[in-house]
This record gives sequence, structure tokens and C-alpha cells, in this order.
Amino acid sequence: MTRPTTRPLRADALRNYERLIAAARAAFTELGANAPLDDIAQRAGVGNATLYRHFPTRQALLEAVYRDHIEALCHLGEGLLTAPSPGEGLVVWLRAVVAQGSTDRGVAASLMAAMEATQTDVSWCRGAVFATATALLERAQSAGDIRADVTVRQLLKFVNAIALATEGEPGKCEQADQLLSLLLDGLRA
Amino acid sequence: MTRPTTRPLRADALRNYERLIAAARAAFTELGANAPLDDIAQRAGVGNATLYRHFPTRQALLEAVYRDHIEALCHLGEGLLTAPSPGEGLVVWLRAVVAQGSTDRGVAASLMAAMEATQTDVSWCRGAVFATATALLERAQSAGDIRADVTVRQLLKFVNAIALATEGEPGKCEQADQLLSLLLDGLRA
DNA sequence: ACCTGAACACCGTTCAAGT
DNA sequence: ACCTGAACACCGTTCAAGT
Repeated sequence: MTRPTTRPLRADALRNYERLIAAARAAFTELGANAPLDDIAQRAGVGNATLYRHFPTRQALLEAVYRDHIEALCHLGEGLLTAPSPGEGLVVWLRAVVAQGSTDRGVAASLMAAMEATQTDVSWCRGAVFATATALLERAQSAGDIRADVTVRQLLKFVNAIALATEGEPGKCEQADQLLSLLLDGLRA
Repeated sequence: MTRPTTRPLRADALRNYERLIAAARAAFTELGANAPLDDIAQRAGVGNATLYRHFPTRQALLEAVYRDHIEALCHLGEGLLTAPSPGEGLVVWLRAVVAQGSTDRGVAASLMAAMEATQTDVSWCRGAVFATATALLERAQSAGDIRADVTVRQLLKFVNAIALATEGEPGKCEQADQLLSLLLDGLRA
């Protein structure tokens, strides 16, 4: 919702930006992360080229739409860095990530794509999530709660895999949670 | 390669069928499981509508191309039903599935899609893989090697998720194997 | 019976023209 | 500066016409 702070926009441009976000959110929820871009532009009452001007790639649009959710996850993670049990802190955060990923269609795909971005075109999203996950994991490993040979990358891959695997399943939240439990049993020191 | 036994085909139709399989295999390897169908038809030296006639969906083409590989996996699984350690038998099979999935682009997607097919349009592939996995899992559970609360569905979802998650990664085979090891640690009784 | 290329529909991307 | 609709390219799907 709140635009990442860049240079100011003309009033009409800003309004279009916000309409596009709202329309995209609705479309993603309804049709999934591959909803037609023309559809989104039309719902927003805007030319399709305007969509493209604001969001050069579908990925950029996805991240903008779910920015708040992703930031909330990162914020939660920071709070959990002072949890009494480091291992439990990580577990709680991972459950939240999976829950979010299987609720918002597209979040899982968004995170997955962000993880792929190895170049300098690194998305904003990757840095934030990666940093949070690293802090939580290292703390849990130092405390001896989680195996030392697990990498952040593996961890996030796996969590995204769970979200993707349960995408659009009946009872996906429960399924996702069960799979996560299995994973966690394998992660403990 | 060997066509599933249906009614006989005219000589030219059979030749086209085989050319399409070969062209599709090459295209999938080169461009991934979403390789353009027109491309495949052109490589096969065949009209695009002919491709569609033989394979009504992309899924059908994928399964036909990887039929041999999938059958080999099922065959391996049957052999492992007499392995001395039931748990080890399952583990060996799962490793083979993941290895295959991260080698052949499209196999993971193919299996995943097959797993989704809940209707009567159930793909051939789903039945075969599902049966093999069930036999191996139940044997391992009866022997007390693997937790009793794990379902076949969960197991296959997870394995596919690993293959998908490591798709097109550098060192994907090693990555996939590491993730599988984590999973297996969580599965043991 | 089977094959073919052309036609159609759909969607993403770019661009010249408007304000 | 920013917006717009039209143009273009791409790909999947269908169909009338051929053998």
C-alpha cells in the first residue's frame, strides 16, 4: 500500500499506482499469481502501458502488492530474536512464513523468485527476508537448538517448496503445517 | 519411446509420433517443460495440429516423453520391496526419484501435475507412481522404520517440491540430495 | 484416416500520439 | 511528466481443405 520512498509522483500518477496495487491484489487472489496483466490494468481503469510503466516486471508488481505482508514477516522475525528459546523463535517464524505463503497466492512464488535472483538486479524482497532468516537461524544454531549444517538458503528453499507444493490444495494450511513439522523434526540438533 | 498399446497406427502416423517424442525430449531438455509447442512440431518436421492430435495436452506429451523413466522408477521400487531393510529400501527409492526429477527437466512438474489430477481424467502416471510409493512406505512403516503418521501423498508432494525447488539451480543434484536428507531425518520413527 | 498450414484468440510488450 | 490505445509479436487451439 505505502509506496517505497522514491522521488515524488504527480497526483494522478500516484492515484494510478494505488489503483493498480488494489486491482492486482484482487486479481492475484482471484486468479492466482499469473493473472493477465491486461485484466489488472482494466480493473484499475488504466491503460495497460501505465501498469508496465509502474511495474516493469510481474515480479515487481507481486512484490509491491505483498510488500506489507513481507515487511510484517520481517518485523515479526526481529521480535522473535529475543524469544526465550532461540529454536522456538525460529520455529514460530517459519510457521508464520508458511502460513502467509499458503494464504496469499503468489507470496510463495514471489519469495521463490526472489531467491533465484543471483544478479545485481536483486529484488528488495530477497535482502529483507534473507537477513531476518539468517539472524534467527544463526541464533538457534548457536544455542544448539538447530543442526549446524543447515544453511539459510536451504531453509528458505524448503519453506517455499512447502508453500508451492500445497498451493491450491484443499486444506492447504493444515497440509503445509504438517509438512513443516516433518521438516522441523529433521532440523533439530 | 515405446507407445502405450492402443489401436494400431498408420505407418506415417507412427513415424510422426516417434519424431514428436524425440523432438519434445530435446526441446524439454533445452528449454524446459514450457518449451513452445510450435517449436516442437517444427523440430519434428510436422504440422502443429498433428502434435495436438497425438497429444491433446502438454501434460500428455510430458508423460509420453518421460514414460520410460517413470516406468524405470516404478520397476526399481518393486525390486526394493524385497530389500533387507524396509526403511533403507524406501530411502533408496526416494533418492532415485529426486535424482531423476532434478535431471530431467519436466519430470518433477509432470509428477506434480499428475498428483493434482483428482478427477477421473487421472493420468496414467499418477497410478503407477502412487502404487509403488504406497507399497514401499507401508512396508517401512510396518517395520517401524518410518513414522506411522506420514501419508503417501505428503511424501510424494515433498519429494516433488524438492525437485521443483532446486530446478535450474547450480549444483541442483547435490542441493536436492541435501534437502532430501533433511526430510528423511524427519521421517524416521 | 491422417496431415497440413492458415486462421483465430489471447496475452505481454512497445511506441507514437496526446494532455 | 505522465497517460493512452493501438500495433506488434508470440503461442496455443481449431478448422477447412487436402491426400
